[in-house]
Amino acid sequence: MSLRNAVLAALINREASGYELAKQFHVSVANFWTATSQQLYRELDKMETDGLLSARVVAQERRPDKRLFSLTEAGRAALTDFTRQDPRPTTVRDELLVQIEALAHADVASVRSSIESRIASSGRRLESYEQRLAEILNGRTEEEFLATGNRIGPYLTLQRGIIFERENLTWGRLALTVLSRRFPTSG
Amino acid sequence: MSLRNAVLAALINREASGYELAKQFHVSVANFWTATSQQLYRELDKMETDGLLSARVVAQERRPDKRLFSLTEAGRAALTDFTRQDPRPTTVRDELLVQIEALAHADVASVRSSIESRIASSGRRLESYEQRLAEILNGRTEEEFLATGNRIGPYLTLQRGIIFERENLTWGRLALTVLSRRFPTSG
DNA sequence: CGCCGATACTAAACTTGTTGCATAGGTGCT
DNA sequence: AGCACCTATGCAACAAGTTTAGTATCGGCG
Repeated sequence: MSLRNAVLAALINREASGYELAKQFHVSVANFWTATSQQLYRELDKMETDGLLSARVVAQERRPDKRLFSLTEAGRAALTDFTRQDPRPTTVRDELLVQIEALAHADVASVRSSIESRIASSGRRLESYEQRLAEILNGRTEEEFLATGNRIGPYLTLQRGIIFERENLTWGRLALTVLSRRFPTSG
Repeated sequence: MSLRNAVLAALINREASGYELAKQFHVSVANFWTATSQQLYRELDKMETDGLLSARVVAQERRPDKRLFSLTEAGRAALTDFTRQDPRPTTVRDELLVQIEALAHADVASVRSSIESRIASSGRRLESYEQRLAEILNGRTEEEFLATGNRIGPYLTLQRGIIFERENLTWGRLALTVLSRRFPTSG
């Protein structure tokens, strides 16, 4: 039932196909929720059945048809309802941190290169979030935007994502420094 | 299979009962993995069957017996093996951020109080992480510890948790400021 | 000309994770 | 005396999420 709310939130500003949502749930939305395309298609069908979404089929040239989903009144009401509930505590799952916790029994070279990959992917994420932030600000300063802008919600969640990825970079560099000091590469 | 690795990592330094692990998976380990007690008991049984853990029953006075689990050689080997694998990307699930993303259709008063709860719980977490950090440092400066200490892994994962909760506090206060500005409380 | 990758979706099997209930004595508060 | 909460585990049912496969068309690359 939680994915459902994330989908409702993702459809506030524009209609989208399952395919588009799947991509989004791997980039921007990934900041606070993730889902595979299979989960999404299944959930979208159920949500349509439950009257939270309406779908329209759009025929395309040289492409399969797509179904664009948008919120119904019931969908918007369900969303408001959800914002009244107590949110569950954040859950984080990070296999890299499990590997680090297990450092005493780890293959250090392998862990080191996993940290490097993490730094790289956080860098890419950070770039894409910052680009999306620039789109939301749309030329205004943060000051101007906060006084008058109308996408405050997405602005705040993006800020959280940006902070998170920046701290991933800082932490990753710290971890590499510590490792190179305590487990020097031979040579 | 992922919970399994988190359990192995949690048992590196000491044996523990299912009950103790369950508590730990709600405090320190919660930093990078979470699990309910039911999940743990089921997984511990399977891991014992698979030879990764050995259990010994300890009779107690005025308490039910408990089973203390510890790593076997096969368990340690499985852990090392896991550190050689590519860690999956971090997944974050945060209902509060979903509610914020939906701000345009939200019950703002309710969301505001959810942010306040989040600030409170992040504060509590931060305190308990900092206490655990002090235990690990055990009187040494970070400099001394990093040069000679032997629980580098837990130190690094704790650092990540501390940073995360600090940023939760910073972000929460930002969010409250923005909300009070754009949705002033009547009166 | 054959292969890869993107678009767009569907289906089914499988693994994980959550919730509710049950057992059973102990401690601590009012 | 009664209630809530802690220790310590287990089972069953259900909800949620993952994996693996498949359909079909197009554009670009070498």
